[in-house]
Amino acid sequence: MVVKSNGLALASRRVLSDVVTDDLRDAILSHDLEPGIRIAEDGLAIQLGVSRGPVREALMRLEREGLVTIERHKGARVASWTKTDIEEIYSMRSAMEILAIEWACKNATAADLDAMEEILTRFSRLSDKQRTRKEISKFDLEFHSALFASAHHDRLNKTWEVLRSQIHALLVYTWSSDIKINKAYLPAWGPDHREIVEVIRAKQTKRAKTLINTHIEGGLARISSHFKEEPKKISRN
Amino acid sequence: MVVKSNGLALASRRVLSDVVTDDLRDAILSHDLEPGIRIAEDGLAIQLGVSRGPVREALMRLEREGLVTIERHKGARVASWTKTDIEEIYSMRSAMEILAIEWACKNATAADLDAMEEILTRFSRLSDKQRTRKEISKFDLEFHSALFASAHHDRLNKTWEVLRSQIHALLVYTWSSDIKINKAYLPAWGPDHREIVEVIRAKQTKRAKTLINTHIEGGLARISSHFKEEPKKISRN
DNA sequence: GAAAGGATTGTTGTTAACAAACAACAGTAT
DNA sequence: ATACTGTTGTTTGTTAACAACAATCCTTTC
Repeated sequence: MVVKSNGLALASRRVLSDVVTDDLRDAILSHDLEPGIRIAEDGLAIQLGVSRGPVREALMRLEREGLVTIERHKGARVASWTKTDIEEIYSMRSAMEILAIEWACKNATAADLDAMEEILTRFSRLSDKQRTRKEISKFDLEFHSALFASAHHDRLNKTWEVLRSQIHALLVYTWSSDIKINKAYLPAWGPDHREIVEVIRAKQTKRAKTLINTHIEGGLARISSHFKEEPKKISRN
Repeated sequence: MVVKSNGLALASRRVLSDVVTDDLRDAILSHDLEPGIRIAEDGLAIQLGVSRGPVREALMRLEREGLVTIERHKGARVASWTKTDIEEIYSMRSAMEILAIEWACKNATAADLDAMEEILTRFSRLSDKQRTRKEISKFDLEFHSALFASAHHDRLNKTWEVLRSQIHALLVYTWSSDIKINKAYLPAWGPDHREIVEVIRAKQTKRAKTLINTHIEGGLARISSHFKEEPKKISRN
């Protein structure tokens, strides 16, 4: 039987649990499901029109990504974030990015560097109106994913994927309480990242490490400003 | 119905998938299942007397731990190791341990330090005969787990658990080709680790980082000596 | 009125059967 | 002999029903 091609969705042999995972991840990252909310397997399964098997699998994967928490016999919840989580995530990120840029200096190919630059040029073509905080975050995550890819370090990349999801969730979390955009940050975004690419191209490992370190520190500072206090208590129904 | 207690296996509210995961992990780490060998869900399920559900879940978990690889529609295999894997694992380990000791200097409690020392004293009570490479590896992994625990950094600990399994597998892998034990390593084991504890107790973060770094470098050097060449090709039946 | 105990309900853990994908092989045509 | 095609067998992906557990509510007892 031929695969029914609705649009161009299932190009690469996707399987139900993949679809559920992606749908659920999107729902969490888009804040359709709020932190702390309960997710019952059966409910989600019915809602998506599949059985509990793929849903169960999706929940396990998202638990690994840190977007949901699972307790035995008690089920899953959307993860909620505290100041401690931010410190953990960003300390991990810092260590990972330093390792990544170190390996990138050794292993990055011309194509890898091109991919990073391509992201920067795409960003540079955005109008001021388009440079919303949300859009910038998207470019930022994309750039750093390209950086990790250029390291050619499988385990590091897997760890990054987990961190990426969590950082993404954090950014979404802070958008809601953020209206004015950091005026100093936006114009610096392009040049800052271009410098990172150049340093990798020149294989200046030592300088690259300090550069990326201050870069991440800045990101942490920007996010922390939204977490002065413990976040609001989450419903536990 | 009362839980049937065969031996003392399922003491704390364990669930079938947990049992299968642990059994399978043991089988892989003890080399009962060789790297590269195929694992069919149904076969393992029948062998263990459970259904495919828990087996499937166990395989997913062990894939996350890096002990198993899964391909869609093609099933699972026991992971096999190359020189590249070693470089990846040890570079990750180095970054993680540095972060761990940094946090340990900030967060370690007296109980944490006691736990580490307790491991060292237990080691010191071993007779020379008992100090086999296998036994030392066990103590080594245990000590470093205690170190990570003392950091009180959940995400870091989860990452360490993954690394720990892989390092364990590597050590087992190298035992088979190792007969003579590194004479210089054994006597230094106790003092080296005790120094780490002292440095954490004194909260000398900077010194701790360099100390743990050279410590891990040593471990890498010891393992690498067994991986001069690509390992033997693995059967793919 | 409060605590202890037991049924009830909703949810997860597990099972077995069914469907789809892949791999190997046999048979046919060129 | 080689390439193609259809078939068969094995394994994974999915489903739906059943069993076990946890939480809640209600009853009973002091």
